[in-house]
Amino acid sequence: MVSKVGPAGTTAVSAEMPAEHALLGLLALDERQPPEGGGRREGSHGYDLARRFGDGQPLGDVLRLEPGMLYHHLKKIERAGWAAVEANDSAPAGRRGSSRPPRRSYRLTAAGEAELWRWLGEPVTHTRELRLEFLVKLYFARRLAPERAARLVAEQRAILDRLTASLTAQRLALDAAPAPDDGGQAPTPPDADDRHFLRQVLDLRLIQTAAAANWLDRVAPSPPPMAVDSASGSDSR
Amino acid sequence: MVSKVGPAGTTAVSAEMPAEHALLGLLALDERQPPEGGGRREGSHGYDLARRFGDGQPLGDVLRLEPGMLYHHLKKIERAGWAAVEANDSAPAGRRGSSRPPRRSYRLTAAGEAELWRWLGEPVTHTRELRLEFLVKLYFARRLAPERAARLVAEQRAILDRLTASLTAQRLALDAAPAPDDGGQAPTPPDADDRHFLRQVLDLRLIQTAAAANWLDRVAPSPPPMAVDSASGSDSR
DNA sequence: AACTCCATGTAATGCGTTACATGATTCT
DNA sequence: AGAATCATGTAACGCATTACATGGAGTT
Repeated sequence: MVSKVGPAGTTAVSAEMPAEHALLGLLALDERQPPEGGGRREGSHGYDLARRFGDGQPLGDVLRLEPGMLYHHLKKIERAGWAAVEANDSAPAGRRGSSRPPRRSYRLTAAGEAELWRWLGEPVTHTRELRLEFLVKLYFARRLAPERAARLVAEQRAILDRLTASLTAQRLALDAAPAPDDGGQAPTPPDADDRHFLRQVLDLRLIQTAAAANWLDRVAPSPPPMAVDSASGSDSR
Repeated sequence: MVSKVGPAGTTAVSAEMPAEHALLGLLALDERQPPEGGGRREGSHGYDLARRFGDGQPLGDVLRLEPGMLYHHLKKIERAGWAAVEANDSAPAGRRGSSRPPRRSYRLTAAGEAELWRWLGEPVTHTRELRLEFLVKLYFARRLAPERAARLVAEQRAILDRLTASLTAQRLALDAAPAPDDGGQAPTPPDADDRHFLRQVLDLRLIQTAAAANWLDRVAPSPPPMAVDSASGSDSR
């Protein structure tokens, strides 16, 4: 089952799958951090990864992931060649005759790292994806490569601008042309009620997009406040 | 999330299913409108309903519905007792030896009407549902009972206010208490980076909620502009 | 004695998407 | 001649949700 074609499965890269990529991100973070005791790296097995999607955790606030789905995604990542089991610790920390299943610790492959960076570099195309997928990208971009985070924000900003322009054009066209002459045939010219509704739809999209752009502008420059406890720090520009 | 029971499939009222309710709404609209030729009511069979979710149509702009899913939903609605097949026209408009399947024209049952009104009266609880589910509710409320639409908007507005209050409280708590004494144990007190991220998450939610509230205030009072062609009409407030 | 933690999953069910089947009539 | 319209669906597939299974170790 390499090429996911099938009569119905056109699973191309269209679906972006934020959960899988969040897992890739966690694996990348784990490889950055030596366990500071000098010994081997802990974590990066399912149960430990699951904790980071828990209740008080920052990622868990944005993306909920139940254990069942998490293990499912890990298997998918493995099948895709993006990660591999590095150590099959049959005896977690000294217990040997255990009935508990062995830990499966994952490590990113080269392909997995490439995929992660590709994903981190791409802004999202729909406004509704900001609240989940973009926030997750931002989370990992900041921690793995802050200079990339700035670019991601800028590109996302550009996409929102393009969206705003398109919505504004539609909005103007609606007001300008109730039935403007119409050389051929409009595919059912909308009546007054319908135009009223379409105006409201466009207005909602416009205002939500503008709000997101506004937020992005405030997100853009400031890195975390320098590890000093002063909470003021609104710096240059 | 009303009653989710059962080991896996319980289908309670938890998922709100906007597509099904949009279909109920269309059936209700069809019953309002006598076919104006004096004869029998047309429409209200699958193929005709599907057209209203098409490309230039106002509903289609908000909620996309492919024929496959549409027929599936109609079956579900029938099983739920919300609609029944009223006429099984084997010969659509005079053609008799047809190989084409007979039209199945649906009509709302009493239970279906009750369900529709219940749904139309309930605002949505999550901001992400505004763009799809709430807009659909608004569409039908305006056309079926404008006085109800005003109440729906008001209640939705109240929910957004409550949400804003909750988010603001969380936001303040974040800034106030990095680790404020902590009598028991905080479940992993967040570090500076995590707090920075959580601030951004809350800020996005706040600004999106505020934008939605703003939009709702503009949506609220004005009915469609009186059937006069003057396009100025920015009235009170 | 009862509960939670660890650590992996599976089973059952439903939802959503896309493609395809049928076959006469009507438009281009 | 070729395409679209009408009018119903089914088939195949993948994603998401929820509950449950296992069984020893430590905690209350």
